[in-house]
Amino acid sequence: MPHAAVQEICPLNEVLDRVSGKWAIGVLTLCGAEGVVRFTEFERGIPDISRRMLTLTLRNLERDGLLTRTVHPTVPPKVKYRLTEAARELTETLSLLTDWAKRHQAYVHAARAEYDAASAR
Amino acid sequence: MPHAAVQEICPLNEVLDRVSGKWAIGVLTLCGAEGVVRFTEFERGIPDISRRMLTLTLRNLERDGLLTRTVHPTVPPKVKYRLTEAARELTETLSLLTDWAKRHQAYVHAARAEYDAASAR
DNA sequence: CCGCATCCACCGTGATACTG
DNA sequence: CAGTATCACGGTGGATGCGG
Repeated sequence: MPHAAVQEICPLNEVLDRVSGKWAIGVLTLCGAEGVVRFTEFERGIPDISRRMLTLTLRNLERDGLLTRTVHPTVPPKVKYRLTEAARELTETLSLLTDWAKRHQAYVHAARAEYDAASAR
Repeated sequence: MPHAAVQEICPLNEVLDRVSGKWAIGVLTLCGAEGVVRFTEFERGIPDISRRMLTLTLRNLERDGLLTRTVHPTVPPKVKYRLTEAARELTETLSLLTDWAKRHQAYVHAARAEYDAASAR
């Protein structure tokens, strides 16, 4: 007999699955800031991301309709990515989460430190 | 040379790490709806969660200062959990994410179906 | 009633090398 | 330039059983 409120969270968990993972946020953020972004620009803009992880992240976001991918069949090839309208709304909402994170960052760190200290005793 | 906007996302990723995982959202949501919640009430309210996963989730949230845990040394023992103020603000923000998820749920599913269909060809 | 310990399967992640 | 292919690893999540 699950609680009613818990039924509501299913769509939320779907979003979080999409956006969690180490790199998705970085890609969305960079693309939101720059507009149109090329593959190599992602590589330069996001520290420590590997080619493989960048590709996988881009594919997943494209699959979910958050990113469009356009190939220019030139030599050398160019591939451009941009956010969809849905993704832009998403990043705006995520920025509110960022606000929360900044306001409570110190609090969370302190709580964690205290908890760990208490466990050690 | 990382992009400036990408530097901003660090706190956001911290939040997401905390809230991602299969169960954290369910715990926060249920606790937000009920106020004070006992261990067994979580077990009944959240479908398919195991004792172990519930325990781990509660510990992590407590560690981060999002949940308080109070033990009543009675027989049988009672343990009550409630959200901290920080957690309440967090769940409010998350509800905005839920709004986004509901509004775009159909869109995302359609995009995904089409992408998969296109890949199969 | 509440929680911890152990063991195990899986998948996301990364390193490396190759291609149109 | 923009990927793909393959291999290997570690951490997270799940099943089960014991304990205060």
